[in-house]
Amino acid sequence: MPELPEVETVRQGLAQWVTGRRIASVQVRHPRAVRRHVPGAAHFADVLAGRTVTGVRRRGKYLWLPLDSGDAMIGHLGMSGQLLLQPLDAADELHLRVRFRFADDGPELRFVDQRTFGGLSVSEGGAELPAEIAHIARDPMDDAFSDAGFVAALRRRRTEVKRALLDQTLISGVGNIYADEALWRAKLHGARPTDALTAPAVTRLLGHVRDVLGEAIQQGGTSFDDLYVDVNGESGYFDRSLNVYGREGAPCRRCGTPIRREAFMNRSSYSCPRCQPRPRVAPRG
DNA sequence: CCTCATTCCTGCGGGC
DNA sequence: TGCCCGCAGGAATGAG
Repeated sequence: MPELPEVETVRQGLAQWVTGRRIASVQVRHPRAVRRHVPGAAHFADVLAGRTVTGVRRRGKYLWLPLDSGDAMIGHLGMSGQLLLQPLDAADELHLRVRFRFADDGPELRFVDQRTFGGLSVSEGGAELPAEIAHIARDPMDDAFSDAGFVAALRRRRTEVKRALLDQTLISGVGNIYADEALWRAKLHGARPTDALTAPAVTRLLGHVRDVLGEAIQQGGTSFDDLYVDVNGESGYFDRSLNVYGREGAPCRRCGTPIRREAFMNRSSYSCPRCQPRPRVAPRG
């Protein structure tokens, strides 16, 4: 499940392999992969052909490839998206959605996506920051991220702290896995009401978010299965470092209490019952 | 404006 | 054995 560290790993690989290359042709093999490109699949392919990729940038879980035209191709991996560099003669993947060939006849770029939650689109004039993702907050690895602004904004919310961490308009790049890991490190239950947290507590939580994201980037991200790999098809290793996510019943690495799993927002939350007790009062109580 | 439930999608694995 | 259902979940969308 690609979150910031996985997307950053992909970004680094793409930057190495596609920067400076001119796109020769684009083949859209599944229209759903470009559903966010309103003018349609044919236009998507036409507007990219002949353009040179000038870099690879990221905000939160979104990637974009600025082009020499001043436009940008936006990409989101969703749940199961992959951007792979492959030899021209490599067999098509079962879930190959979009293929890019380059003028240099070198390795081609493929967008492969089993569940099709991800997608690609072209942003007109979006090279610097695509308008389509301008509503996404800066992520905590961005030099321009404002710690004080985040702390204040989170405390103004009337919601639960895990919901706030997952809100990409407040802080981007954090998904279910890293939210649980950061909350465990901060010894906070995800249901804690944001407006009752002190500023120092939120500052500490942010520090843990940044730490866990940074450590995961160093490990090449988290891979549970073949659904997340880098541009060369390699898995990351951070799953070995997870303290709570996916560890229901296993002993907490701080206190030995079995990790619990709770339903949350149609998914699962993992936490330590002892280190992260549920809040005593309801959020609206 | 703010918050939150719903929806999209496919493959896997548990249970019967 | 084979079928069905739940689960995985990021983010757009619309309801309230």
